[in-house]
Amino acid sequence: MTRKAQHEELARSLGAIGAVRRDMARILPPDCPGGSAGVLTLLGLHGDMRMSRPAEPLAVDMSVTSRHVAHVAGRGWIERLPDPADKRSRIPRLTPAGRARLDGLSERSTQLLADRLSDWSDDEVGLLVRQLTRLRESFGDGRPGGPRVTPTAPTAPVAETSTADETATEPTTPRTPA
Amino acid sequence: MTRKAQHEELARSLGAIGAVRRDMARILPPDCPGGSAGVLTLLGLHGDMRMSRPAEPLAVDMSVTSRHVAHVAGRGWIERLPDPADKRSRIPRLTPAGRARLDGLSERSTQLLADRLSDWSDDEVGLLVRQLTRLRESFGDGRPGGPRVTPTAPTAPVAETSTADETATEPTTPRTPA
DNA sequence: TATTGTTATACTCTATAACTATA
DNA sequence: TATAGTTATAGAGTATAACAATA
Repeated sequence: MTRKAQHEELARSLGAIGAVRRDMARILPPDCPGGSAGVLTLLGLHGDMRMSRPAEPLAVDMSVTSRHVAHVAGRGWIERLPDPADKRSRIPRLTPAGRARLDGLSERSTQLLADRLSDWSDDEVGLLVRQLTRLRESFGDGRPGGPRVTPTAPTAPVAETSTADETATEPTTPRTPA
Repeated sequence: MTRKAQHEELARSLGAIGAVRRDMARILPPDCPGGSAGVLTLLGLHGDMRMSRPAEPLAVDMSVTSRHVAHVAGRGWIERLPDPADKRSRIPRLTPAGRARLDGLSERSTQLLADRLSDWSDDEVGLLVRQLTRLRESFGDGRPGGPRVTPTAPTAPVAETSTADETATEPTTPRTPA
């Protein structure tokens, strides 16, 4: 019961975070919307990677990544190198212009956060980052076509057997994506 | 320096949370998308309120709320009562059907969270909720046209107009629904 | 036959602006 | 004149499906 109420509260909190994300998105330059910025960020972080890779941490379909990559490529911020190991693949790489763009974006978002979180301590920010990271990991396999309900969950079907008021009577009404 | 790196990390973490939000949105029934669910949730939480109210915590323009409210009203999940104090206002109120719908939605999201966060303790979930709530509050006045209450930072030169002409890299956009 | 990437299509969300009916 | 709400329009994000080239 308390557990369920907590989850309801969490769901609402997550919804409210949308406002934060929109606020972050608002400071982006018109020619570099969120999706493009995401691609640049990932390439800047992890270096060259094939198209399907950035789709992973973002948990989006590859077709989405493809569009974003095409957009930034059109701006000259990345180039798509051929993959010597697989001719079907193209490997996006940040260009100097792309790096400069990324630095600019980073500067913007950093300033916004510095302003909004001016009364947060370093430890508090660090804690939040860890929490968010863990949350993201807990949803790890949430990709579109990904396996739904823990097929062979390595993490204990054991449960606690104590206050299990899960009311687990039904297995999540299927969405029937047709 | 470390502070800035932390903010960069936080920005990325927030971006990654998008995956969680999408996962949550995916379990919604086709006739009740995220916006509609948000309206129902707020009305269920705070009771009757005028149109401009739900737009506040969501930090969206009233026109957005208006659309969502119209949608749920069309489904019979709310009714719009006249405001005796102000004839311009209409006050949305949850109907029994809307309450039932809301309960169903809550059940879904709760189950999803119970599944994904099965290895989180109550305290950990509670901490996350508090962190998210505080984060949301720190961005409090982030509404579209809202004034930046920032007493700090005359920084922000912004601008930086792009030199990229809008080459028609993005083809067809014949979306004319009227 | 399976996979990588691309493209077309459709749907949701959001902001801006114009419009009405009140205040 | 200013405000509450509505509606039309435009721009961004994403998923699905069909398709091309390669494995």
